[in-house]
Amino acid sequence: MEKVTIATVAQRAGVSRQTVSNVINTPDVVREETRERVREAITELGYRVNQAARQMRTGRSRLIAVRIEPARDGINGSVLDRFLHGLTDAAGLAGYRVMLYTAADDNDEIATYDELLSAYDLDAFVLTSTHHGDPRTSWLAARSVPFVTFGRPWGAPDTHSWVDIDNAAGTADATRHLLAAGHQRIGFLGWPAGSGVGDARREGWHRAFGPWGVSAATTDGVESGAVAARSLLTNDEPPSALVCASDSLALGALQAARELGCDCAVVGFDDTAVAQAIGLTSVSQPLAEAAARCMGLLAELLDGRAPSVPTTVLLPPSLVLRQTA
Amino acid sequence: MEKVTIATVAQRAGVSRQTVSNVINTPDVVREETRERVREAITELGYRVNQAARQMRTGRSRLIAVRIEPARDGINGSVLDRFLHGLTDAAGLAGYRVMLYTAADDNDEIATYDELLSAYDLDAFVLTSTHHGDPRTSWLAARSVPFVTFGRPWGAPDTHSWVDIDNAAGTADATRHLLAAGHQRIGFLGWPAGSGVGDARREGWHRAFGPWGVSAATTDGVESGAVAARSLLTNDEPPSALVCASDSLALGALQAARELGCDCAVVGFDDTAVAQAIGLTSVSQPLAEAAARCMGLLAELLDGRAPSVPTTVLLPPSLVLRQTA
DNA sequence: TCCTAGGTCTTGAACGATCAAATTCTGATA
DNA sequence: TATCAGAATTTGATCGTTCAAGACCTAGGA
Repeated sequence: MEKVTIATVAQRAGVSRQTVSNVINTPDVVREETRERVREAITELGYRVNQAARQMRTGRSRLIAVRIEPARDGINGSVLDRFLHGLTDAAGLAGYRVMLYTAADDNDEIATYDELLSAYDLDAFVLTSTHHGDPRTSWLAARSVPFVTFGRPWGAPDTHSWVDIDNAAGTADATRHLLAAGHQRIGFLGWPAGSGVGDARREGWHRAFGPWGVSAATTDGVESGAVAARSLLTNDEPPSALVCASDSLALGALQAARELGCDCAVVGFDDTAVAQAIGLTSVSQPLAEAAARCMGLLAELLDGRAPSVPTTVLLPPSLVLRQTA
Repeated sequence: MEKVTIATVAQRAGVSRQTVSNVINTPDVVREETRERVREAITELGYRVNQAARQMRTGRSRLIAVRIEPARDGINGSVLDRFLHGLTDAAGLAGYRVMLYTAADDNDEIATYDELLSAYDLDAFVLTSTHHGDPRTSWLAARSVPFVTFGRPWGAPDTHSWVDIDNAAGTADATRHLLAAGHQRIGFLGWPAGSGVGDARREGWHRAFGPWGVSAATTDGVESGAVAARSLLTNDEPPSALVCASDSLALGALQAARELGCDCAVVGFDDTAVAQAIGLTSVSQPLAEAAARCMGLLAELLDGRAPSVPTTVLLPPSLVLRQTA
């Protein structure tokens, strides 16, 4: 199999290189008859644009990068996994490819941006795990590198486009579901104040249930969840249901309830494998859609047809009902 | 910030383009003094090789591709996730980058190979989820595209290099641990015969325990695991311990044992998040090492210093002890 | 008939690196 | 001192594409 270049196609179709290029990139400037002839030649020869050559001329690689993190806490690991799958799919449909990288911390990540941009001419980045005082967004913005974050810019103005899950709506839904099921005292088991995601999840419960509920805050994890739940459940007026900020905490709560022999409904968050395995009712994030929206926003930015004001997308999660609530 | 090319560096160091190129690619042909001068210029200017330009000349992209699958069964999803992280790390250290793609089935994946090879000049592929009669390996081999599989070529001769986990050794270890703990009747809960991985896991148990044990085969999943375990545990001579082919099955077995009120030790496989969460003893795959070895084999292939005979690597898993055994 | 405008197509140069061949430098030998 | 081999360095061409500019054709108006 010989190498098929744009020149091969041009010869076959009896036109010049540039005409073939025009058929591919700006078809409307080529006469219909010629266009068809070139298209036939392309399929007959199985021609495909050589990205490296195109990139050298245009400076664009049709490559976007995203960081892959180790499954930190174990339970919540697969969330990113599902997002990645969705992003790869969406990127493929839009004619882009996804490149992975790892980084130890924010500064390491910024160094990687620098390297990826100058060595590979990356077109854009998708950032995950945004947090307060995130240095990554300002670095990218200062160099006007296109990017989108999955996760809103906590504590900063909306100077870039982002996609996020409406965490508060998720816990509010869960709480309303429990209220409708007749629960009178619904508690919340969450993380210490300060993390944007955690605060939002608490806020949703608070909004739906009002200022009366009991709540506890602890670091994430099954063990600490069990400890915190135990103290809530041995109160004078123990809750009959618990909304939790994660499936890990929820699992801990379930263990505490079983130990104490009390019947307490439990709802988790993230709809992880653990929830599916043990029948835990949980709030599920629409990760595939989030990924698709991220890609959509990036495509807008890269095509230069993005509105001057950043777009923000907030997706509602859904409650997956199982045995525990 | 001006664009820094090899010509910029050459000018700064007072040498020609080619000498700079030699410092980068074949340093030993450059006189030490010159080499140092060029290296200084490179760091001062922050020069980085433009991959697209290099690729156009050499035909090599320093990019390897791997397929990302949706977390199929939920529980086992994170296995690939951890492998991917390890691969990205290892690739980065070796000067390569990882590109992702998705595919609906083997033929779709082969079409993607074709596209990635001609459009992006991919250097190599890492295949996961190998199976009997896998058409992907022969397609790649026929075009002499470098690749390594994570998973041995089930039922086919070793015509390419591969890395795999010694599944049999894992279940054998688990079984020996149970024997040492005093268990006399150790059962096995696995999948129907025919899948290479499943058969190997059964074989390891069989090897360590001999031909006397009871076993059951069922499709993967918590529910089916519970059903199968229930029938084993209500036997005339119920096992006092169960070695399982997956954490899903193990979780099912635990549920069955709890229901029946019998005390049965359980060992799972894959050390997934679920195992960590519920304290399930499980066989853990050394995924980061597997990924690193895959990358090592690929690097050999790509540098042309691979032995003429394919290399095969079989890594022993390790038993993670928790409460259930 | 001539000129012009617009549509269509072609030509030469350029992107930034490496290859292959030519050239210059160096030091040892006769 | 002249010669020469080998090391060190430079020069010109090239990879496959797109940009910018020019050439050609056709139709319509003066």
